[in-house]
Parts: sequence; structure tokens; C-alpha cells
Amino acid sequence: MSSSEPTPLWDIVVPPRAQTEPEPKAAPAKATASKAKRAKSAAAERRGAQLPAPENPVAKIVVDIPLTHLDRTFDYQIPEKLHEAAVPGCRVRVRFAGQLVDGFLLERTDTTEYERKLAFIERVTSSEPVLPAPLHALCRSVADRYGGTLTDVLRLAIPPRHAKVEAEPAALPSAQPLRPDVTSWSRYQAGPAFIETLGAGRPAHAVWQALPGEDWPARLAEAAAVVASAGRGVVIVVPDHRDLARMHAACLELMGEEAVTSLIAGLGPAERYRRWLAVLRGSVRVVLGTRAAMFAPVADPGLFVVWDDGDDLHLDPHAPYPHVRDVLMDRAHTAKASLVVAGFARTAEAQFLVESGWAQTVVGERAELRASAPRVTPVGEDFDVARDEAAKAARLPSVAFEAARQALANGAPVLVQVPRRGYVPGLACGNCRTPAHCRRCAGPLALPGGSEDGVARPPSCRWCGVPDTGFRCAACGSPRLRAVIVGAKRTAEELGRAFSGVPVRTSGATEVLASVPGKPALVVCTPGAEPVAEGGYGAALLLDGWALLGRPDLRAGEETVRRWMAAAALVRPSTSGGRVVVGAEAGLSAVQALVRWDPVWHAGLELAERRELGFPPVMRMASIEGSPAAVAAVLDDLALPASGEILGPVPLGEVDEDGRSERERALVRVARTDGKALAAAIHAASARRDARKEPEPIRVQLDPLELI
DNA sequence: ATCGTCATTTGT
DNA sequence: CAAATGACGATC
Repeated sequence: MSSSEPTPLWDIVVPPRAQTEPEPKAAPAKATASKAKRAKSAAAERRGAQLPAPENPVAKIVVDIPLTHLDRTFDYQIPEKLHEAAVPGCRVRVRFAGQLVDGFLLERTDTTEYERKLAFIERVTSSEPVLPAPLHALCRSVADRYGGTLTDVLRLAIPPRHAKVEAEPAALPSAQPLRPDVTSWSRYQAGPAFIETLGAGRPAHAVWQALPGEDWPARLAEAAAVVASAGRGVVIVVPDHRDLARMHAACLELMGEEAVTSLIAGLGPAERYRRWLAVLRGSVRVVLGTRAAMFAPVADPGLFVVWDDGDDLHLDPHAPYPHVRDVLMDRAHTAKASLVVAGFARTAEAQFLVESGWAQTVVGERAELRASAPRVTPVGEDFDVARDEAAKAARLPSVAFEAARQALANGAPVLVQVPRRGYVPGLACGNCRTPAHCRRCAGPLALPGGSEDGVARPPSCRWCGVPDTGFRCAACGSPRLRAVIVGAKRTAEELGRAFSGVPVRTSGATEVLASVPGKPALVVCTPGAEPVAEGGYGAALLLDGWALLGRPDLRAGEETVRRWMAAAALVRPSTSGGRVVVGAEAGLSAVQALVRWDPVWHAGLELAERRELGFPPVMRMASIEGSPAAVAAVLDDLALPASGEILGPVPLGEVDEDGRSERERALVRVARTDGKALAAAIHAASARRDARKEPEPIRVQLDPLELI
């Protein structure tokens, strides 16, 4: 613009605007606006400006921008044209800092705190109220609990829109299912009382340990049907696809097709949105799913269930990393609904709910336990190797060999659980058992691939790939190597030789079997991939337990018991000859928990240990991960409550000769009562980082699963 | 991304 | 001393 121009743009625009909008607060004029104002607005419209809606023209909008310092609502005006379409909870497009962004309309009012002229909403993407008030409150609460942003949680809670699906007519609400006759819960202490409380519509908080061999999907379906028959909604979250299939089948049997839906990743955008909308619109009462279903907006929820809460699949890997158990607890609390935290084993977190008095224990009656548990035999380091030639080659303990032989002779399948898939992943010195490391980069040595071709290949480094032909142990000088973990494939080969003529089936990452027939077979699988056996397994061999327990992880003990019990629960009771052989020392508490089938006792031990060490759930923690400089800056900026304490930082990943690494991790610990303050401090520090546009990424996680 | 605000530099 | 430029921070 040239300086000869008589009046600069800002000179003519500003005063008229001040006249049209004398009071900024009056900008969103009420329907009772004066005629004079109307006339002026009409003039404004002729110039291309817009009129505000006649009623509640102020919209509280949450914009889809993942910056922590913008984690709040912004006020916009609703133009008259969008008065009908702009309903609370709908998706909108707004101009925010110059660019068009997506957002959600939370509510409409007629006042604003904002001192200046409000911008108009650009358009209403759809009037479908995908973010109703209860869902917003939940997402806000989850964001606050984890020190994250609402936007991040909304991304987890609301699936992407599919316009075509949205246009389809909504199904009518399903008929109320009949209340089932529930007798099977009487096998449990407090079981009948729990069902009665559910039926009466009072909130029951239960920590349930299923008896070995229990048809847990059937029990949970019964609980769901009791609640659904009273007209209230149910959300059941399970770890994976296979559990979901069983759960769905059990629910269909009791409640019929229209009342139940499954929400699961991998459905495709259309079907995913279709089912989610059916839940939102109240067409289904019972929602089953994997972790994303924890946010399912079911109408009038009466019951929330998490099955196998120790499975790490229940932790969402996206920021702010919410855990299914936490989210469902929150929902049960605000909705005055019931909560069931269930599994064969019990986590320290579940034990904490019981010990704090918030939840009631529901466990099997003693007599029922005796009648349903298999006989468990531990086998330590100094075991008798089976005399059978092939079994000797596989280094199979004679107890295990006998148990398997007996089960197969009885016409039953045998489950063999190995801790990791793959073919001999790790190597150690055959003499002193020091892990074998690459001489060049200190990476772990492993044998490459299978050896079906019979060609023996030298071990090589898993990091740099260099083969090592002349291995010598760094500690004792021995040239001998042994497998640290025998993978499923190798185990299957060896067992097949030991029991020639018996079919060997494997269930693992590549092919997961849902069930196997009740016929003699060896079923080799990795934890979590155990197929259900028709009539139960005759025996289970839990091999390489020392590898599971030896993991450098605070949760190793708990995780081992969980995996063992999940497998052992599929075995026939001892009264029908069911046997479990576990490859670990009898003196270990994890082994004792399995032998006595006492998950509650073990959870008590675990919780006591956490209390002693000052770890979650007794204390609240946050992990901060990033470059050393970024971590140090965050720690420095973090306004910790009085109970706050910083552990570390410690290097992560590869470490150079000075003990430094590219990435570091620090833990911050506070008293449990300061959990909210910790989350708020993290949110505030994160907001300052975002406002400063710090380029270094950091990862902050509250109550992370991996602690050491 | 884009706008306004405020401090600093530049042009008489 | 006013106008032009630039850094910065908020973003309705």
C-alpha cells in the first residue's frame, strides 16, 4: 500500500466496528435485541457479514489442536444459518489463528468472558452429537488424570466420521433381555451377593478371581444380562480378539443379536463408525471390545468390566497412555455403576482396590477350588531327565515327560507353554551362563533362523549382524554356548521327536489357534496364545519359567503368575487327572502361588513389595523420557508437590564409554494423595514447553508399566 | 498459519 | 520524533 493513500485501512475499519459492537460483551446479542441493532446487523449482512443466531449464539468449542497450552475451550459465535445445526456435541469447522480446524461444540450459552469480537463458526460438519456431555466429562477427567490434553483423549474415544454410515437410519433400541437364572456364581464367596447387588441396581465394586477351568465369558455374560435386563448399559473390555470372540458368543446366547455389539480395532472405518454410532444412539445395551471400547458411550451404564487387567494390552500406547482399569473405575464412580476387575490371577493394583476398601473380593469357595484346580508340580534346576532317548535329547524332565505321556494316553491334548516365540533367541555361556555378547558392539548373540536344512550357521549379533565363529565367554573363557530361551518352534521339534506319532500344533504370533479338539496332541504356544481345549487339557508343561521370572522388571513375578495361571486354568482338575509341571524352583513365591492356586496371597505379597519400594499403585509415578537436555529442563521446570521426589535420570538404550546415551529416563514419585497435583504439574510444564515451541520431543507417562 | 503488540531500528 | 521493521506470543 502506498503512503499516498488517503486513509490507511486500519483508520476506517476500526471506528465503525467499535460502533457496531460498542460493548464486546454485548456482541452475542440475545433474541431480545433492539430494532436498531437489528437494522445495523442487517446492514452488516448486506456487506457480507453474518448475523448471530437468535438464541444462545455463543458456542464453547474445543479445537482439534494437540498443543497443551491450548487445552481449553474457545468461544465462537453461531451464525443464524447454523442455529438449527449447531447442537451440543456436534463436530464443527472453525477458523482458529488463521487456519480452518476441526472442533467439537460442547455447549451453547448467551454470554462470553472473551473481551473481543468473537469469530463465527465456519460450518457444522455434522449435527450428530458425537461428544455428549458425559463423554466430554469422561475425556476431560482422563486427560486430567494423566496430565494430558483433551484432544489426545478425544482421538482415542471418538472414531473418525464416516458420512455415508452416519446417514443410515438408526436402529431401534433393542428389546430388554430377560433376566437370566444365575446360579453359577454361588461357587464363589460373595458371588450371590454380588449378583443380587447388580440386579438391584446398586453399585458393586468387585475384584473377581475366576476358578481354574471357569467358563469366564459365560459368567461375565450372566452379570451383563442381569444389568441389561434392568434396562442399563454394560461395557466389557478384554485384552484381545480371541477373548472378544468368546465373550461375544457367550453374550449372544443370553441376550440375542440386537442387544450386543463388539468394538474392535481392524474393523475398517465404516463398520467401526457404524457400531460406535449404534452404541451412541442407544441401539445396543451391551458393548464388548478391546481397549478402545473403554470409552464406549453406552446409554445409562450400570456395569463396567475389565477381564485380565494385568495384560499390558489394557494400556493404550497413545498419549496420554490411559489404562482400561483406571478409565473404567472413573466411569463406574461417576455413573454410580458397578465395576468388575477380573482375571484368573490378581494384580497388585486390584489388590490395592480391595485393601483400600473400595472393592470387594469375589473368589472361589475352598471346596470349589479343590475340585477344579489341577495338580501342580514344580521342577527346579536339578531335575531328573527322562530316560526316554528322545526326551533326553530335549532335556525334558521325567516328571514332565510322564505327565504328558499319561495325558496323551488318556486321550487328552497337552499344552506346552514357552515364554517367547522364535528360534533360540538368546545365547549364553554353556559353562557359567553369562549372556553371550558380540565382541564388536556388545549386542546380544543369537542363532540365525531355523535349521531345517540341517546346515549349522554360526551365531551372530542381533544388533550389528556380524557372525561370531570363535566364541569365547568373556567371563570364564569357555567356548561352549547354550540357548537362553528355547523358542516355541524348537520346543515343538524336540517334543515331536519325544512323542513320535502325536500331532504337534503351535499357536503363536503367526497363527493363533482359538481352540483344539479333545484328542491327543501337543499344543506348543507362547503366553497369551493358548487355545482352549475341548474338555480341558490333560496336562500343561510350563517350560523356561526361570526365563520369565528372570526378567529385570518389577512386575516379573506378577506377570509370571498371570501367564502360568492363564495356561493352567485350561487344564482339567486334578480329580480328572489334570497335571501341570512348572519349570521353576518350588521355593519361589510365584511357584507357590500356582501350586496352592492362591492369586490373592501372591497379589498381597506383590502389593507389600510395592509399598516397601514406594512404587505404584501405593505411590504415584511419572516417567519422563527424552534427550538428556530435554529431560533435565522438564525436571527443572516441574512444580512438584511437597512429597515429590526425582529418581534418576538413567540412560536408555545404547550407552557410550562415558555412560551417556542419546535418551534418558527419569522417574518422578509423589504420595498417592498428590497424584492430582503431579498430573497438574506435568500438564503445566508441558503447556510451557508447547508455548515455547520446544523442538525436542519428550514422552511423559503417568504410572508407567515398566518401572525398572 | 496469521494477527496484534511491543520493542527496536531506520529515516527524516 | 514518526514511521518502518522485526520478534514474540496468542490464537475466541
